[in-house]
Amino acid sequence: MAVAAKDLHGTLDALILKTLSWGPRHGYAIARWLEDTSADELVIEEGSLYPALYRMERRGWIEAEWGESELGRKAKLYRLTTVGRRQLRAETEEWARFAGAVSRILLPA
Amino acid sequence: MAVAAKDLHGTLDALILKTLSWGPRHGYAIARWLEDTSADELVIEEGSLYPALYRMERRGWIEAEWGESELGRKAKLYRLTTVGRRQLRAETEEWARFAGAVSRILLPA
DNA sequence: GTCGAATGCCTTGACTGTCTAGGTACCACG
DNA sequence: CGTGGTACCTAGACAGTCAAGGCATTCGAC
Repeated sequence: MAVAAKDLHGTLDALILKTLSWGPRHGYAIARWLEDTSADELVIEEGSLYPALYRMERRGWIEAEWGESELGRKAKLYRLTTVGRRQLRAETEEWARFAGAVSRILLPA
Repeated sequence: MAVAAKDLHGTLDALILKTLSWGPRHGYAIARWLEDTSADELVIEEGSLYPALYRMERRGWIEAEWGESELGRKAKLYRLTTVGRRQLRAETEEWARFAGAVSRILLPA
C-alpha cells in the first residue's frame, strides 16, 4: 500500500513527455502507465492530467488525434512533436540537476 | 555561472529544515548557506523564503528569536523544534521516494 | 564625505500548477 | 439492473513560488 506522492510539484510535464517518447498513447493510458511503472508511488490525478495535456498541446510539445484505444474505444491519442522531444531533453536535464542538488543537501552522503 | 533551478516546487520547507538541523540561523544566512552548498544550483528568493519561515513557524516546526548575526547585526534567529525535526524526517523520506520514482522514469538506467 | 554594495528583514500582487470533486458516456459482467 | 472499469472533461479552490519592489544599517572605496 504505497502512500504515493501527494503532489507532483512540476514534474508532470516531463513525466508525460517521457511516457510519450515510447510511442503515442491516450491520456488515460498515460496515467495508467506512469502509475504502474512507478509501482503506484506516483498518482496522476485526472484533474491534473487533462489540463496538462492541453497546456502541452498549446505549446506545441505534443499533438492530438482521435483514434481508438487498445480496447476499441474512442480515445484521443497524443504524439510527441520535435519540439516536444527537445523539451523532454531540457526538462530531463533540469530535473537531474535540480534533484541532484536537493538530494545532496537532504540525503545522507 | 550555473543556470540555477527556476522553481523549488515544494522542496523549500525541507531545505530550510535541513539547514536549521545544523544549528540556529537567521533567514538571510539560510538562503546564503543553501545557495553556497548547492553551488548556486538552488536560488532562494527572499519572496519565497520569508513567507516560508512564517508558515513553518505557524505550524510549530521552527521558533524565532531576535538576536545578532555573525557580523553583529540585528537578526531573527530560527531554531528547529521537536516537531520540526520530525517533520524534517518525514519530508526527507517523502523526497527520497518521490525523487526516486521520478528519476527511475526520467533518467536512463 | 558620499556612494555603492552588502547585510538583513519584509510585503504586495500575480501566476502557475495541482488538487478535489464533480460530470458524461459507453461497455461488460454478474 | 447495478456496479465497476474505461475514457474524456470541467469548475473552483488553494498553495507555493516568483518578481519587484521597500526599509534600515554598515562598511569600504573613491
